[in-house]
Amino acid sequence: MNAKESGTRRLSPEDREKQILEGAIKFFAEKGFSGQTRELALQLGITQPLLYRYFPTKRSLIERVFDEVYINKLDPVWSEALTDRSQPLHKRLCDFYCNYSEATYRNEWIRIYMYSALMEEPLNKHYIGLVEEKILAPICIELRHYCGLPDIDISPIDQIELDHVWVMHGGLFYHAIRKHVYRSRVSSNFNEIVSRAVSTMLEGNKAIQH
Amino acid sequence: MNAKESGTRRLSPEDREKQILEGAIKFFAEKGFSGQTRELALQLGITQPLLYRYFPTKRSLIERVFDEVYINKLDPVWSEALTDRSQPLHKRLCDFYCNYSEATYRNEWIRIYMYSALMEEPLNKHYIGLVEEKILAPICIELRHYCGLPDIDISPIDQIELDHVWVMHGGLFYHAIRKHVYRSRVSSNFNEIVSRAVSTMLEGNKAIQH
DNA sequence: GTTTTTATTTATCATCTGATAAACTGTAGT
DNA sequence: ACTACAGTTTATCAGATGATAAATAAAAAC
Repeated sequence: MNAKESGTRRLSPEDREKQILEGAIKFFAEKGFSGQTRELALQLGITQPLLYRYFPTKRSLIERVFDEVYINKLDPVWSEALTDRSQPLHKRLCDFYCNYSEATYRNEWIRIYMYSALMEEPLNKHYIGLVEEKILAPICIELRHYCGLPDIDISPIDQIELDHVWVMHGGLFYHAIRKHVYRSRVSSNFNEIVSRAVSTMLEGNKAIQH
Repeated sequence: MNAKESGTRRLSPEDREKQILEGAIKFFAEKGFSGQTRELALQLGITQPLLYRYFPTKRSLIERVFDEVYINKLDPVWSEALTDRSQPLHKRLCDFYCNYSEATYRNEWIRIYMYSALMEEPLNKHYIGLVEEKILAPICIELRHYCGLPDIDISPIDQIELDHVWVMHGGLFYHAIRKHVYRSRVSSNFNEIVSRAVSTMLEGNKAIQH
């Protein structure tokens, strides 16, 4: 297929680069990073060597895909809102997971994330560190406060506590894995799932008081 | 490397096939199914064409890997035990997840599972169907009973209910993903994680009564 | 309208990769 | 010890795959 037939004309370098990058995100999300440049080019309606005018190597294109998909997806405002005790914790958590899922529980994001994790891309470890620091540790602290447990400066957050909140966090993330990786039928009303999970977690923790 | 140097001798066909299969499980779990036959052979200390004496194609080897890893991992005894109301539900769930995680939350299992899911292997959809039918639906029923909610024959299990128990199930599974896919540091005491997650889930659900 | 520039394509290379065929070598049977 | 069988290796093929160079054609500059 050439440009004339497919309707794609000569584009400005900026537009073409953007088009390739967006196509590459979709393509690699589907096929993984062992997907072939010729197939990607075909999907874009361009020829394979044209990719190399905009990206010197396949690897460099992949790096740009990582940048594009993962940059600035964690809004610092959300983690601030998590610790705003003027709001009930249930509402804070629900709001957070609605915002967070909106930004990250997307087909391309989830799939590229799993592929990159399996490939041991540094991207993954970096992101996990951020999640623990900016999201899960704050949730641990708020949860202690909610349950009337000792404050953070009396005993620090330990691994078991972190892993405990990881179960809820991971459980919600897993909903996105089921949808975008397994492609199972899942209930479309994610807010309801979040609300139930958060309520259960909060009331459960209050009830059992580890 | 030849057989004499590496210490591998002539093996009986059964032993060689077994060795290749086990090596392939480890290899593909690490590299994914786009890993190359030459590299697999090198890792096994044999030459690449020898693989083709035991498996006609790479694909056929992959299919055998699936069979080997996923066959009979869901013991029907576990799901029976889940519904044995002579035991408290907390104990039943904890016992189940200890058995289940022992069998499936293993490095090769988890990684091959994620790779195959991303590749849309039928294996995955089949397995998910089994999990919902044999594990999650029974848990939904037991949970209703535990919370004093209407029985299954008054109103059937709906998608929201299923997705709610998927959050706990997925959260525990996600622990294994963190360990074997992300390769994060996780607390080694998985039983404690399970016990807390189950307690929280049960007490939380009893408290909120959807 | 002609020239210049540059986005895009065609043609091609070198290497990789799944797969096959023939040669080799260890073992068992006689 | 010789022979036959079978497990293993060496050599090799055909197609795939990342990447490059030269040719083409559309737009811009004059």
